[in-house]
Amino acid sequence: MTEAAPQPGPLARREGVSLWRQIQLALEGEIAAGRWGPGARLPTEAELTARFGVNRHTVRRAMEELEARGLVRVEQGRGSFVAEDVLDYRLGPRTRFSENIRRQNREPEGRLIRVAEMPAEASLAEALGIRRGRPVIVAERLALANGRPVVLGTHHFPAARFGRLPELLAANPSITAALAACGVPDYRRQVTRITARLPTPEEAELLQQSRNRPVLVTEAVNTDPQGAVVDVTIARYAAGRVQLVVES
Amino acid sequence: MTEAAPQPGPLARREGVSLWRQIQLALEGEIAAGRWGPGARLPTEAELTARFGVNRHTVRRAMEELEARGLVRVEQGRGSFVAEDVLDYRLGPRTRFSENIRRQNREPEGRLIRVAEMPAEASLAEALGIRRGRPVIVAERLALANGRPVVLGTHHFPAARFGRLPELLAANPSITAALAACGVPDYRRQVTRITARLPTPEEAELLQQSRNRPVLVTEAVNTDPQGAVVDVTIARYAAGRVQLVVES
DNA sequence: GACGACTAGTCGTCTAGACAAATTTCGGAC
DNA sequence: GTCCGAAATTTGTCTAGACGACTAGTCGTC
Repeated sequence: MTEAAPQPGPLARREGVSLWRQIQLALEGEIAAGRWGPGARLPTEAELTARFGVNRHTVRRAMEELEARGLVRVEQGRGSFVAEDVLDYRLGPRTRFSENIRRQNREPEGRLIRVAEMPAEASLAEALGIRRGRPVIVAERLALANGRPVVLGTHHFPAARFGRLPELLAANPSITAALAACGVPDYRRQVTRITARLPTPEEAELLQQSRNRPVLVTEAVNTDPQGAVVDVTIARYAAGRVQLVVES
Repeated sequence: MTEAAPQPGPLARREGVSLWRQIQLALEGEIAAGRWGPGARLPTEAELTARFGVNRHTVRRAMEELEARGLVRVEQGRGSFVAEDVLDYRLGPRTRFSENIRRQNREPEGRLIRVAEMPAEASLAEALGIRRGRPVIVAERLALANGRPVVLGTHHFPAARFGRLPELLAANPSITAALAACGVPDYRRQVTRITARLPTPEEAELLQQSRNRPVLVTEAVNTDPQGAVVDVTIARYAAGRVQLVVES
């Protein structure tokens, strides 16, 4: 790493632009210019500290920003790396994870995180069209593309109709397959609500993503061909790795 | 503010959970519990520092997290405040800002930030169906509901067909009205791409939102009834104030 | 009463230093 | 050669202190 640092020279102090932002912009530009390719390792904090002539905390503030923007990935004990490319994820009435991923020439994979049965609280019961307090099966599932976590979904099924789901999912973590085995060969997505926020620590952990990087949160309702509600799903996408696509 | 701080007592040190996260969780819980109503002012950093018995920087780290999650709003020189409620914004083939806002019983408003004409770069030209380098009208528009900024849109129109747009928009910042005056009485949205990231300083400024809070970014293409591309729009929504709704 | 300067309160940035936690490296034992 | 453990490297958290920037009020002058 004896490569000379690109010029624009020293930072402007007392000019109305904070030092950490100048550092952020400098690195952002160099990444955009391709100085380091996707996945490549960036200089360590110590090196950047020396290069810019500031305190380590100031460099860290800039890195936090870059990480939150999805441009770099920071790993404790390893270093910082330029982020990789993003995946298109189509949202539509017939959204299916595996198809979606395969269409982009990647290998889909599903991991069941946990399954539980619990009473439905008010708003969930209403969405599912059951009485409040009736049992609901809650399944948490992590979906990956080429081994990289993409989305964490929490599915809620009425237990009365889908009591066999836990065992089915344990054997094969495909929602579509499990529903088919329960007599629902097809289902359609009705509404999707989308928002963005920062992940909880557990979400960040499962999605292998920084806590400072947003997740796209979608809430959807699926119904069977007869119009009965099959499940309510809340999914959290690693915003840096996915782009949702809605076709009208 | 002589009100006693709620119990759970002192923070657990050296227990594997960082102090700032414990503080964040404590405040998050109290906000959820309704200790302070929406819009209410939170204790100052100095007060929180005293209450939790930590350094001010540690309290600040917790506040950053809460702000990024959209739970509080921090204003320099004034204090921190509990965030207010969110708006539903429907995305569909006939998405129109004003209708969308009025449906929620709020008052829509549009402000033209700037209009310019510039040559189309490659990917934009392709999306618009024109040659690279041909002139494009770029209009930046801030849309508000009840006086609060909701979305910042950057619209790109082929100048050959919509040369009158700048003057029209200057007189009335409604896109729909301006297009109607140019002979496009109706238009439909084709695809929408959705991602999330942190805002640039300018976006944060215009949306009156913190830099630590994500924006939902949508990219859409609108066509006229004959199928010709009318415009390409990139919109940035204040994620804490809006929820996108997709109906399938 | 209107305006402006001043001041206190509050958040924003930067520096400095220490230690913890996670990862990688490397040498020695076998 | 392989495995284990210590050491080095690198990022994460916390404390401490200083000063800048912005806000809102106070008080004096005109």
